[in-house]
Amino acid sequence: MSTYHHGDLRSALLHASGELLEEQGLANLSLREAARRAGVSHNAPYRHFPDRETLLAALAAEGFGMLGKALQGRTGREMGEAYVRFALEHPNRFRLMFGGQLQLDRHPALAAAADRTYEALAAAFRELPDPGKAAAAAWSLVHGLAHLLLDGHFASIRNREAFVRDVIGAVRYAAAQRSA
Amino acid sequence: MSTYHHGDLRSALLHASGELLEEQGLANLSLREAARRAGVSHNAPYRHFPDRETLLAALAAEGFGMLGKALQGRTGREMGEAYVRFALEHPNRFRLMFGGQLQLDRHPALAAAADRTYEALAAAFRELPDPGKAAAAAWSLVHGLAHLLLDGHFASIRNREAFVRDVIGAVRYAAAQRSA
DNA sequence: ACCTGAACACCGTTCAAGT
DNA sequence: ACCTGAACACCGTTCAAGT
Repeated sequence: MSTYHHGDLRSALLHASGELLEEQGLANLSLREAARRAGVSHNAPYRHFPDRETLLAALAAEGFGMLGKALQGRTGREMGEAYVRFALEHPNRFRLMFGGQLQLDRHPALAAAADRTYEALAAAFRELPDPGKAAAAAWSLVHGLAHLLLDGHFASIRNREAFVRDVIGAVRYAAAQRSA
Repeated sequence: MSTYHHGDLRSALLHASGELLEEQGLANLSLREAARRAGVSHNAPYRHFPDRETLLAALAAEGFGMLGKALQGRTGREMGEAYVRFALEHPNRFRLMFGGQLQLDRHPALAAAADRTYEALAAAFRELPDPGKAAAAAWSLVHGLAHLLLDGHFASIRNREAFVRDVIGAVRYAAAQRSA
């Protein structure tokens, strides 16, 4: 009844666990359920992933690709809004990517995917004074805003879109003043 | 050998699970292990907490109290630095508080504790134009910076303290320009 | 190579019972 | 009220075995 039995079990597992992640959240993503959805026995996944964490890292790397696409072609304020929008549209994926479950130094491919995303963001700040600091600040701003909105702080805000625009718009970047 | 048997099991459990959290991380914090450390059977905790999530919410609320103390008496740049420092000193506590495990609307006491922390932060922005937006931006900035540092992005930074100071110092707050 | 069933050591949670 | 042991339905992971 299926085509998953000669070579594409790996992608079948990624597909099934991606669905589980986005629908049910990380806590309800088990290797055994993913295997069930792919129609194989509960330890067939170990042929393709050494452990659960490595499968999660692959899902997170996918997520950085998705985020990169969402940022593509945008700059400045629009890019920031797209970043926050991605987090709100894929909350469980975003939390997997940035929830501290995965140590970047144990998953080099994941670290590389994250770096590529940051490069796209940093490229938009080349012309400012102290571009490294400004880019880091801009990333921190949209990243923190996304997290706080996801967590339900700012619950009293009526118009989320306008709020995100205004918060991003309230910030200017300057060279750091090295005071004392 | 212990004094935990008449009334203070609740605090004994909080103490044990707080240690487990900070030492081993959320994934290794089980009710059963906390019970073991408190010297009671594996389901004694259910006399004091209806489920694991409620215990986690209590630990997170404790965390907001700790964070509030860390911010106390500071303003502006110093307060931002203290926020980031708290996250770096208590990574697992910080991730529990802001990792999306806990739904604020299901834990009113936790939501209240979080609000108190935000109020302290917002109070520092009363004199700026558009103080609500500036405070939200400032919280987002230090919150995002803390998360990204914890996750190991910015791994190439040599001097973390100076980096945090400079990133926070690179930002100015202005009233939002409603463009278009 | 790829997949299987049985097994192990854990969980959170529930239940019937003891004091 | 507070605590207990037994039980249930899950996990991730390992192992010996089949094709």
